[in-house]
Amino acid sequence: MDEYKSEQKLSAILKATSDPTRRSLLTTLVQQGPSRVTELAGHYDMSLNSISKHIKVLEAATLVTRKTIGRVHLIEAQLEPINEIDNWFKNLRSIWDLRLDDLETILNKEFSDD
Amino acid sequence: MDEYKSEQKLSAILKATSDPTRRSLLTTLVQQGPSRVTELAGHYDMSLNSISKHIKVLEAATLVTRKTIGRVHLIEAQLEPINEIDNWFKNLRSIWDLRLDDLETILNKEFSDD
DNA sequence: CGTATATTCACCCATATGGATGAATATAAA
DNA sequence: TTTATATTCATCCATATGGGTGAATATACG
Repeated sequence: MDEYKSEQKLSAILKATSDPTRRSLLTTLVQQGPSRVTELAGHYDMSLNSISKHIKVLEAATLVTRKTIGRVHLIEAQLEPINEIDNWFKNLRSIWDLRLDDLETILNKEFSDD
Repeated sequence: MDEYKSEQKLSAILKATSDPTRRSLLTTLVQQGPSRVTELAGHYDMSLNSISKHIKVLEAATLVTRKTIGRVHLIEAQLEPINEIDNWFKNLRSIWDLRLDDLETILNKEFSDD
């Protein structure tokens, strides 16, 4: 996947998970396993349609998949994409550590006796 | 911190990092260390004001702090809050593993010989 | 003091977002 | 075939968001 697409995907994942209702949906799905849209909506004081939209956002971010069996849509959580967040963070931290190492090197040179 | 506040903070962190410009700002700050607003804005084809606003979003999410020295504002990255994302994900994964364990237990009982 | 610099504040604008409702579609069931 | 159920589609609405511009504020400098 090219850099731009990958950045876009990360944005989608982060944005999708930034909504409390959607995080809650993911948790419920992980707890219960694949669930129907109506069943999921039952947990919330919110219209079925709104939940349906939230599910579509999660789906667009590849955080859930859908298996349609007749008129029932089974929604299933996918955790792998969240690793992309993890990778981004790990990268950020490694850059951080790198800079601190550089600073240390500089300080050591500055104050060394040779 | 109570559960509701903590949820809100996580939402803020995820939303703040969901924007590519803000992720880029964080990366730059981690690479360069504390930087001035104008200096940061110089990296982007975007008005100083817009960058200033992005910084305020990061600040509200506690992802950067600000040290004002005279008319200069030094912005510094803070990586610790990102751990909250990590914790959320770890929790989600543990719930996932728990369910799979339960499933396995059920299957073992179902097909055991006793 | 007057001027230049660094940054935010106050608006404006177009678009996105999260919610709602009612209609449409597709499938199951009687 | 008629009816009920599961879900999405099409709209609508209020608010948030990301961008811009010009004015205001605060500080540094000549």
